[in-house]
Amino acid sequence: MKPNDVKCEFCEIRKEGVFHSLCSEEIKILEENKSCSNYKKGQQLFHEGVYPVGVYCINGGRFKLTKIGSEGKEQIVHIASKGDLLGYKAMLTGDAYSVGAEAIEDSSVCFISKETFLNSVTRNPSLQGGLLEAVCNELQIDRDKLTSMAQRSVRDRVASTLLMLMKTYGIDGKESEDIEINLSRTDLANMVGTADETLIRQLKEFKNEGFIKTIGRKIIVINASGLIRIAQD
Amino acid sequence: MKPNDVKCEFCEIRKEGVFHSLCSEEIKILEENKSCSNYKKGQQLFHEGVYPVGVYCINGGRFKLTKIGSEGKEQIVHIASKGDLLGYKAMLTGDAYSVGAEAIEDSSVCFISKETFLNSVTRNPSLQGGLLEAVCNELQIDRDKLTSMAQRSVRDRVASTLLMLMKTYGIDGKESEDIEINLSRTDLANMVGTADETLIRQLKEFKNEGFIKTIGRKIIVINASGLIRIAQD
DNA sequence: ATATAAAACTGAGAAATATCAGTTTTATAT
DNA sequence: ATATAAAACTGATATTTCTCAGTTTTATAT
Repeated sequence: MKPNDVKCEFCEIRKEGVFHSLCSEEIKILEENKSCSNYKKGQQLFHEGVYPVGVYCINGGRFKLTKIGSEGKEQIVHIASKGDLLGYKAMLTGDAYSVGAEAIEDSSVCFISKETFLNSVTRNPSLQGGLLEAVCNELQIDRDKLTSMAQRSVRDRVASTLLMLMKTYGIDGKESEDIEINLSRTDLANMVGTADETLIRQLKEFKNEGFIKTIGRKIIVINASGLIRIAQD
Repeated sequence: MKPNDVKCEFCEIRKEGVFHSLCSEEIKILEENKSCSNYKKGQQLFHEGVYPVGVYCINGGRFKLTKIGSEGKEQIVHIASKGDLLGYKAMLTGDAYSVGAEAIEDSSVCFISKETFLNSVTRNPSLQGGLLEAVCNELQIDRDKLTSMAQRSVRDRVASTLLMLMKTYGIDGKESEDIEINLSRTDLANMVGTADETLIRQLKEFKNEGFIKTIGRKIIVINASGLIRIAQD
């Protein structure tokens, strides 16, 4: 993936995200202070526990947001993709990152320094409002996840996770059912909150039931409504 | 609990919460538009799925925030107490409440209408900023909970939950170790994410280990450091 | 193209947790 | 103060999920 040379002004991704409301002056300031870089699959964008120095706008690719739980086991709390802004929450609270971010495919991001970003937020209540709304939405989603984690079986959670990933992996281009989910079994297990072996057995079951097929590690959902039926009782 | 007649201007609780930054003019507007009421233990403040008409500031007492999961089972995602502002997230996103709120003891709250509140937020970026920071913090906490729910045993989660409740129940007055947690076993189980019977057995174990004692349904933590050791690996 | 390492997968058994069917205790209303 | 309902608790058993010890397949580097 080549570095993104698109100016913020013309950035299509920006127009759908949290910076959409900024006026051209403000965009110019971002543009002059941003810097783009590429991250190879497996590269860490930032580490849990470290203090933020800026925010990251995903231009292309995907990142997993992880927490290290007990026994050092990784929990994936979110998959971030094109258009998402990362690392701003820790900056706003003044805390260290409560999650780490690692590229799960070759990716490209714009970096905006702490100073530039915080000034921009201070000057633009509409930006602050957009962030507030975004975080409120995230919280709703996370409380759903918490409830599901607390109450539902591995089978149900695998179904939900696959459906959620379908959305994430369907964002650019085709939105059809046969979207390939390209994640390691360990990553999937760390999203679902189960052991690798248990996850694998559940995938096999879904394969036998005709909901998914696999090509190598890639998973293709061929019957989303079947999974939906499982995920929503 | 008698209705709270304290004016917002002199409200001690306000000074520590999200409205602390408002100027006296703005406080006056709140004061003129708020209304206080009492809620008996068991009364619902608002219901999941309903559209918000305003926000609630807890003056005294405690509320459980619940989600209805699969099979109608209740999941408690948070215990809100004195000084907490409830119901604003759904209002900011324009969604229906994603949680319900029910008094778990006799409580007193101030109601601020949607219009008053949203106008106040629009006029006061500092208030918006305070809300943003608060939600960011909540999100961090919820991701911790998610990780714990996904990875830790019931034993560990019961320990964390008791420690968390110690803080919640220690807020006013004494901050010592012998804080009484007065929650039904079902509520506790619905926080931990386990069956009532499993929770009860775990409490018994902690009792045998000398970490807690019980008087009726009330739980008194007598050795917090023991619980801390369990909760943090 | 092949060696080597890593990831995916399988099976068997162990451990944790849920469920069910009670009994005892506590709270509530009269 | 007592009846009644609700909550707390107990024991036995079923079910789910994890762990361990492998084998097979796939990806990676030479």
